[in-house]
Amino acid sequence: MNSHPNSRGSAAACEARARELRDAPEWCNLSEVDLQSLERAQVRRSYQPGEMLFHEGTPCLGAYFVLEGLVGVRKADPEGNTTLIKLAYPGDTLGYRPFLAEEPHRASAEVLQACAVSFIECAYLRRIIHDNPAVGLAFLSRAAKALGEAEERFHETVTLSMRARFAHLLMVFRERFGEAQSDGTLFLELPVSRGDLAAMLGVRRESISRVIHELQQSGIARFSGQTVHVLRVEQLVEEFRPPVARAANR
Amino acid sequence: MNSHPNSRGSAAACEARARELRDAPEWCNLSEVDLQSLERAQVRRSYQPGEMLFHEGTPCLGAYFVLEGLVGVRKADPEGNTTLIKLAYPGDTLGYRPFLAEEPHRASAEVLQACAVSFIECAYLRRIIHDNPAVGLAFLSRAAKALGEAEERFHETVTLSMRARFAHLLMVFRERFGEAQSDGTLFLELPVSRGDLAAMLGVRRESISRVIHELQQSGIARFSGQTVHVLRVEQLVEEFRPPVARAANR
DNA sequence: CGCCAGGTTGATTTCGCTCAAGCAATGTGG
DNA sequence: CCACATTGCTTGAGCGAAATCAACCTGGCG
Repeated sequence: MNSHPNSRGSAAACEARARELRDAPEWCNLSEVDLQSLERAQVRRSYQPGEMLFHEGTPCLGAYFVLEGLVGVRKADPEGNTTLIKLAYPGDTLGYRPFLAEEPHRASAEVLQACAVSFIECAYLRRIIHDNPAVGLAFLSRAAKALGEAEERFHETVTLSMRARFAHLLMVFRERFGEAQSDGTLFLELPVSRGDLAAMLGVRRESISRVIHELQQSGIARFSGQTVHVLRVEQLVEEFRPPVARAANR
Repeated sequence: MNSHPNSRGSAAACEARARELRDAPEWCNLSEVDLQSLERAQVRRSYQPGEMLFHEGTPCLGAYFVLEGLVGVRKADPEGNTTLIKLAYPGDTLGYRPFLAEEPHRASAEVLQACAVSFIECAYLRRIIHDNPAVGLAFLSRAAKALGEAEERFHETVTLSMRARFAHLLMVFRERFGEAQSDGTLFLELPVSRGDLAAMLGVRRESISRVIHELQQSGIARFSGQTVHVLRVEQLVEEFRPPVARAANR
């Protein structure tokens, strides 16, 4: 991808190539005729960074299928503290949770990178799921996986240090945005700002700055804007091992 | 509930009355004949406190329907830190998540109070869900709600102080184990040990001890063993408001 | 009786937060 | 084209909530 033909400034953008409904694990189970009906029923739109798909506390109007771009799902509390619950990439469906739970939205969705999004309204969703059990099962499987991850996340949050969680987050980004070099080092193009990195870990922006500073000091990685060069991958992985074990082998 | 006929020493035990599969939101959708088939297929067993239903990391063999008692779902990390992900009460189905996600168990289930449990094996589960879309939808709805709660929990954990979260937990227990008095105070019978309270909030046992001490000092509640007498309910509710707002009106 | 698990209490440390200042990049109006 | 806000980030000093370490209490039980 180093010399990707249409690489742009942001590797995130380069990763984010368009998908169709039929590519998503939830919708691919539909018959051709149902798919075509769905494609007629969808409402497709473009969004600019900063625009909102929906707001916390509002009733759920339908689901949003991300074709292209990047969306962040946030929760905010009265004092303006905000946490980033998840990132939605092309191929992800958003807003299905409140629809299925028959609850209002418990979080807001904000476009982080220019998006193309298909909206599918509740009534239509309901019909599809009713008529096609396979679609329901696909959502079930996705919800079950997401639930497992959410529980894992809680466990990590209370168990691991900020530094360990940050290292872990970088390794999660590796899967999508990483570019291994032949010398064993790793290039990463972060898809979000420092502030949002902080919101993902549930810490302050300043704390992220400091941990980045440390990682540079210790020569593990170099940060420049949104791009990261990880020099010692295995040492970064070491970071999210027990604080005590880490102390032992220093 | 004040003068419940067969109330025992523990309010938890008093709450925990037996349920049948047909009472659960997931299974109540089955036809009578399917229900009877399911009732034949289930394997019913009693468990004593300390026994395990399943272990983290092991493959999922089926689902466990809690008829009576109390089960705790835990995650542990290599250093012995443990968090309590959730409590399962009579009427709850456990182990459905890994089954649906087709993953191994991501947590262990330990019996906290003597239980009666129905086990339903994977193959049978698969058949039921395949044949009865309504059952799948019921699980879908439950998973969607649980996911919302898990995300809420993460947000609270990083946003609120330990003290606020403890106050919140007490109010959650109120719904199930609370007994309002005519003088406006509230009796609570905690279903778990201090250690497990700590594990639910992701803090140390000592921290729970201290916060309990504080709540007693300030005359908000009195603790004695597993029973709590909340003297100033509204003040306890106040606790889980913004630290700054709280400081303002002191 | 002595042991042990679970809980409390105290002293100390530490990690991450708060508050505050400074800086670089970007934009905006005169 | 320059003064100057604005936004996002970094850095520093000090603080505070919860962790850690360690001692001790309490009640149940063999």
